[in-house]
Amino acid sequence: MSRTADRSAQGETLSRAVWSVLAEQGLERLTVRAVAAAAGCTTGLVMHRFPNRRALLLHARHLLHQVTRERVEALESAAATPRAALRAVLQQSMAPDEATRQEAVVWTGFLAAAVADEELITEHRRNNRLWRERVERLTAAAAPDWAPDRVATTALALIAMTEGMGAYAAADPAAFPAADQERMLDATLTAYGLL
Amino acid sequence: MSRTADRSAQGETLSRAVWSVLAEQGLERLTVRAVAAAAGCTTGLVMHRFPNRRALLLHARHLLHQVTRERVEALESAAATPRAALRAVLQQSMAPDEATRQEAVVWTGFLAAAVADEELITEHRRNNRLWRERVERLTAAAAPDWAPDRVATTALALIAMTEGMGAYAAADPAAFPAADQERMLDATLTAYGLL
DNA sequence: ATGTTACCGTAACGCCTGTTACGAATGGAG
DNA sequence: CTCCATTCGTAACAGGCGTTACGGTAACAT
Repeated sequence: MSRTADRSAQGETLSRAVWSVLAEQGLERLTVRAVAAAAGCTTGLVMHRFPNRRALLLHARHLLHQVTRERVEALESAAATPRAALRAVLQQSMAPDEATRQEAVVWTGFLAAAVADEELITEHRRNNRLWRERVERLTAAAAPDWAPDRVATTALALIAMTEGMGAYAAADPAAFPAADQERMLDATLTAYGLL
Repeated sequence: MSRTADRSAQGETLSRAVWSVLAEQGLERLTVRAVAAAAGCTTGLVMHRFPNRRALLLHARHLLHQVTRERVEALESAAATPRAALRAVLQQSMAPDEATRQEAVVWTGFLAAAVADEELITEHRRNNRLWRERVERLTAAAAPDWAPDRVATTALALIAMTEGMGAYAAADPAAFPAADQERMLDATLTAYGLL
């Protein structure tokens, strides 16, 4: 195993430790020492991999984007029809299970941290723009005869709904079980004539 | 002016300072000193009004709930029809202007802080439950012939959508202007047959 | 006018933070 | 085996944090 592969793997381990701390202890306890403890190393290793705390957070944020994008692309290419692709992609962007729920928690953590961080907010906006364009593309494929305006408005409604559903379920999974989320998604897709 | 009124007014001033810092500097810089500076006083006053930092945050969170509820009730009672009430209430829960956008930022800040705070998450869930019941009641009034299940599912879709729209607009107001938000809300209400 | 009480600013405390410097260990090269 | 470069743990630093103790000041009662 090469050294560069080692470095990259350690970077991923540390980024996942960032997610873990962010999901379990929140933004206020997201310290370099807490990340090191979650990764099973010391602060020395962390500060040798990343020049400072912000760089660590930015890398974790970037990797989260990459991981979710790869999962979405796999779901999209595995779907039988355009409408099935739209539904599958939207469903995983809510919080249908514990893993996606934790992702939603981490997501809101990064969002809250981005308020005062120019680079984090830039990354967030870029990510959101790509996500919006993806759902617009999927919506257009699912309803080929719609006008662009209708596609854009509907796609915005869909991503807003799944985003909000993820936030609700992240904070109170018992009150918003997966079955309710799925029923709500199907009801909305039906109302829009996309199911 | 009585002393108790003074104390209460100072508590409100400090809570609004908490919101201000949370909206402008983010959760990481939400310190007692920053709140005191935003309120135009010293840390001594803050610590004489509240036993500790958490109590200050809890009071600010509680007051935010109260303020938004009063605004919603005013909108609800001022509406001409049940459907107009539903629409007005949903619209203000997105981010149609700068004031509501800042509220959305503060909201996500409190949500992120609640991850590791039992009392904050309890308050958040209680608030969400009341909000959900309110929109269910408004939806039932707007569609009197619907079955309870259909009302519940639709209301969930509506609150999820406005919540998500608020989050998107809070982080990137330029990409999600008020006109787009309003058009999307109307499109969704139309799709559900509620407009 | 004087004593008393409540109020709040000042300054300090200990703790925890991000960051840095240094030394030990490890592992390949000659 | 020896040397050297790289890697990473240890320990310390300054700064900022929440919290506390103390002193001054203003308002009210007598």
